[in-house]
Amino acid sequence: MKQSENIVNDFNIEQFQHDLITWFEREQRILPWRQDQDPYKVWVSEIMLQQTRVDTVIPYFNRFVEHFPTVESLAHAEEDKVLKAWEGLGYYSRARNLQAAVKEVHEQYGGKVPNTPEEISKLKGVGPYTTGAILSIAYGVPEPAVDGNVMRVMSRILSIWDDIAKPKTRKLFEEIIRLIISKDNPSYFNQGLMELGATVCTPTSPSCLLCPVREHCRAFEQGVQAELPIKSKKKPPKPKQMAAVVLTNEKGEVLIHKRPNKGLLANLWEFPNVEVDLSIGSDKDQLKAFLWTDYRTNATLHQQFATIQHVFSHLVWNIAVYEGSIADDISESDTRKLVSIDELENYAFPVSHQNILKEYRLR
DNA sequence: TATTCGTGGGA
DNA sequence: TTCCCAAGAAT
Repeated sequence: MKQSENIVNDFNIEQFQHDLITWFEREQRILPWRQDQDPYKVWVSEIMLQQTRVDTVIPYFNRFVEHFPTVESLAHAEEDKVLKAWEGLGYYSRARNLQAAVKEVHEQYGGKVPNTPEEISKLKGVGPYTTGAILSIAYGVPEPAVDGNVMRVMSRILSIWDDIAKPKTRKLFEEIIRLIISKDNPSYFNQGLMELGATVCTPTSPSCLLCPVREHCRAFEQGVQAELPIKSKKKPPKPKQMAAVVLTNEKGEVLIHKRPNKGLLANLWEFPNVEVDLSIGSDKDQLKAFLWTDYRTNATLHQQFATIQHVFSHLVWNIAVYEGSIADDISESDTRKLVSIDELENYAFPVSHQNILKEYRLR
């Protein structure tokens, strides 16, 4: 017998489905993406919600669907506009992958979001979770949508002690959900599990006394709900020393640079900056050398006016920020522009460089 | 499989 | 303050 079948053996599936779904019908939060089942809007919401809290997503979602209400409108939008709408939300590849996938849907599927696992999961940025979420919520197809909530909730309910940080564990939960998902209402079943994880079966101090499926919960029965799920820790981010400059010409325009189209903060704009090694020399000298090699400009660097720390998931930037001026001309290009201070708001910056601009205005 | 991809909020 | 995280996917 498979592990998943063994785990679900003796579990009252039908009663659990009923208790979960009726609770969700009764208690679900009113959220912008729950106003209808438009597959495009379900899709957008699911991409935004990846690794991101509901309260953070709400204003972004509302603005995004206002700017880009349909598959066609997003397919035809300029990427810079899409990134600007995503500015501050993080994981910016989500935005570019979403637009690439929407173009695919526009061109290959006549603008209609496909409704099979095979077709949906081929779209850029759409993995196993999002495939199941779109299929179940928008089309009522009984596919598992296993996210962090589902793994936490089900590890408690079924007393599963596998490490949910391991990729293999997600597959176990997918097998389990396939065995217990409601065929009548897969949308509310999947959403109910996630809603339960977000509002009741929380990571710390779950509200078991308010739980609609408490009588199904093996962890509660054994009093071990606080010990589940098992989740191994991630390694701490590594620090990087950076130097950046707000560089102005005689007209008061500021030099900005577009990041490469791959990797960290891809295709976002930034102030000229470079990683420095303080054991070699001063950050100011290394910044000046960088401006010469990369921009062929002989800049004059003035005083450092800020130090900015920015924490990512896997690294920490410590940025020394200088004020500078250029006397000679710099040729502009697609990735290099001289912009007046007021025009900067039209470009998408990572939060770290938004903070550089804030400090510059306050200096 | 483990690492790379952001950000802001909460314990 | 420090840590962990929150509706994951790509590589």
